[in-house]
Amino acid sequence: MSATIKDVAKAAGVSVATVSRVLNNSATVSAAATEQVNNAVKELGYSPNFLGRNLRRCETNVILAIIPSTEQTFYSEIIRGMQNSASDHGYDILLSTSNSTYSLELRLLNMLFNRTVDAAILLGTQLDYKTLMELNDKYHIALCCERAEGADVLTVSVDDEGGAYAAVNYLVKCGHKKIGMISTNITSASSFDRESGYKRALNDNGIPFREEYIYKGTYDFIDGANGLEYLKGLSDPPSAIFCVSDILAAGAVKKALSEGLKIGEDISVCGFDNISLSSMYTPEITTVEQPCYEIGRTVVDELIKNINNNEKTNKKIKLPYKLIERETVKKIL
Amino acid sequence: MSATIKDVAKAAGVSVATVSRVLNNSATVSAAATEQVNNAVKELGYSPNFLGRNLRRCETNVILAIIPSTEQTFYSEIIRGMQNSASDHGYDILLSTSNSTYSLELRLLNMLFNRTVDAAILLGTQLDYKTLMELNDKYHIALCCERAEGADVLTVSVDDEGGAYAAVNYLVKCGHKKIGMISTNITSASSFDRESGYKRALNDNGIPFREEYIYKGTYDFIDGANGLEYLKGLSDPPSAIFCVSDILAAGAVKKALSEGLKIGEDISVCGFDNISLSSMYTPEITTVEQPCYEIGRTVVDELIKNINNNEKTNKKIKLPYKLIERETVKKIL
DNA sequence: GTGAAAGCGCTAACAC
DNA sequence: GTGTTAGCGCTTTCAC
Repeated sequence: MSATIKDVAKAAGVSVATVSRVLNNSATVSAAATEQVNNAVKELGYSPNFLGRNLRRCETNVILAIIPSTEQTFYSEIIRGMQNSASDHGYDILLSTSNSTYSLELRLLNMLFNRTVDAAILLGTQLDYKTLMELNDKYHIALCCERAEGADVLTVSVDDEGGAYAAVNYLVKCGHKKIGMISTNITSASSFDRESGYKRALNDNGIPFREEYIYKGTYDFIDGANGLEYLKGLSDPPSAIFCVSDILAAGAVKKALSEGLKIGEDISVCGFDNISLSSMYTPEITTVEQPCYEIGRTVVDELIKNINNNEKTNKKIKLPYKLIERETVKKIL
Repeated sequence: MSATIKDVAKAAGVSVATVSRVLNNSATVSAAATEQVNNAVKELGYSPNFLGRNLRRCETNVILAIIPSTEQTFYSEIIRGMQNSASDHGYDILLSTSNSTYSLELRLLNMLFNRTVDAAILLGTQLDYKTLMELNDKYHIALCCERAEGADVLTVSVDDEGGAYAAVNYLVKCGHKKIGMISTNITSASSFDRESGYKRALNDNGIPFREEYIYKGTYDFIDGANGLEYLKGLSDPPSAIFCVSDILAAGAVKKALSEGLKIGEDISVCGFDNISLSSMYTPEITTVEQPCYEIGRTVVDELIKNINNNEKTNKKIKLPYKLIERETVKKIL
C-alpha cells in the first residue's frame, strides 16, 4: 500500500542502493541522482519503513524507560532530561508504566528480549539484584533514582543519604531535638539510604536514635497522615518530622492541619524530592530537592556510552541534592 | 549473537516453519515436535526477534500515546485504562511526551510513518484539524480528552460542556449570583466547551454574562493565582469562581488563602478534572470528575476496532462527568 | 558514483 | 503434520 524504497528507485530511475545512500547520507552520490531521489521521495510521500531498516541494522535507536506510573509528577523532569540527551544522540525515549508490578515490569522487558528496543531504564524497579545482573549481562539496562543493593548495574540517583543527613541536620540547627521520621515498609534502597542519613545526622548531633520515632507505611499520601497521627500520639511526641518523600510530607501536613496543629509551631515537617506539589501547598513544604533533569540526562548519556563502547562501565553515579527552605519548618527554642 | 529461529529449528531437529507454528500456535503440530521445540527454546534461551516478525506481518501491535507531559497526574488513570484495554487485545501502549510542542509532536508521529507503531493516540494535540484529517486518512489515530474543532477523527472525552454546566449550576444553587471563571488563552476545545457550559448555566438561571468575569491566562498553577487576584480586584468581585482545571483552582485557592480570604465564606472555588491534588489540598477542592479510566479504555477499544475493521467509524464519544462536592464551595445567603 | 544481490529473522503459502 | 521457499523493506558488500 504505502511506497517502498523500490518504488522510489523506480520513480527516480536509480537503484535501491542509491536511494538508500541518499536517505542515509552513507556515501557520496552525484548531485543529479540525489535530486532525482529527493524528488521521487517527495512525490510518493515516501517514508522509510523502519521495520526493515531496524531488522537489517539490528538496532532500533529507541530506549524504553519503565516508570511505576505517571501519577508521580516527580518523574516529569527526569523524563525531559532523558529525552533531551537521547535526542542529542539520535535516540528516542519511549515510556511505559509498570504500576510497580513485578510481572508487568518483566512483561515490558520483553521488548528488550525481542529486540524492539535497544536498552531499558528502570525507574524504581521491583526486580531483585540477581535478575538485574542477568539482564545487564545480556542487554543494556540502567537504574534511575533507585539503586538496587548488590546489583552491579549502571545507576544514577541523587545522594539520598547525604540529602537526608542535610535535612535532619537542618532540623537540629532549627532547635529540634525530638525528630521523628516517616518512611516506608516497601523495600527501597533510597528509603534505606535516607534512613541511614537520618540516623547519622542524629548521631553526629549527639541525639540518641529512638525506634518508636520511625513510622513506616507504604508510599501514599494517606501514610503521611497516618504517620503524623502515630507520631503525635506518642507520649513524648517529636517536634519535627523528616519524611522520605514530599507526598508523605503533604499527607502529614494535611493531617496536622485538620487536627488544628500549627505547622512550624506545633510541628515542623520536611519532605524529600521537591515535587511541584510542595510549592503549591499551603503552607509550602520544606524539602530536599533532587536534580531531576540532570539525573535524566546523565542516565541516558551513560547508557548510550555503554551501548557504543561495548564494554560496560556499570558506574554508580550520585548527584547532589539541595535543601529547599520553605514554610513547614520553623526555628524553635 | 542471540539465537534465531534457525538455531531453534536445528536444535529441535525440525524446520523453521514448525518452530514458527508452535511459537504462534498457528497450526496443529504433533506433541512430539512441540516438545522438542519448547525444549530447544528453553535450552537456547530463545526469544523471537520481533523486528523480523513485525516486518513480515506488517504490524507491531503497539500503540503510541502522545501526552503533553507527565507533570499532570491527570493522565495517570487514563493511561492505566488504555493499557488494560490494549493488553486485553494483545497490544502494548507506549508513551511519549510532546511538551505541548508542535514540532516534537510531529516528530513523534514519525513512528506512525515509519511503521514503528500501528496507531497513535493524541492527548491534547497541537495539530490543526487539517493535519489531523490527513493523518487519519492514512493512519490510525485517535484524540483523547480533547476534541479538535472540525476534525472528523475518533475522539473520546468527557462531556465538557455538561460538566461545566453542572458545576456552575451547583454554584447558583449554593446561592451564588456573581460567578467568575478562570479559563485559558490557549486554544483548546475543552476549555471552549467548558466556557459554553458556564454561559449556558448562567443563562438558564437568568444571570447575565459579564465579560470582565472571565480571566484567561495559560494553564499553570500561577495563572490560577493571577486569576483570583484579578477577579477579587474587580470593583464588583464575584463570590464564586469556576476554574477550567483543578490546577488553576488550586492556584486560586492558595492565592486566596495567602490574602487572608476564607475559602467558602469570602470566595468559593470549583475546579475541573478531580486530579489527586484536589483531595490532598487543605481545604479540599470541589470539582467535576472525569471518568479517566473509562476514557482510556474506551479510546483504545474503539481504536483497535478501527484497526481491525478497515472502515473507520470516527466516533465522537462523550463520557459522563460527576460533580464532587468538597470544601471550597459553600452555601451563601 | 552506481547497481546487483545477499541476507537481517521471521511468517505463510504451497507442496507433499 | 511437516518442510521448502519466497519475500516483508531495508542496508551493505562487492563488482564494476
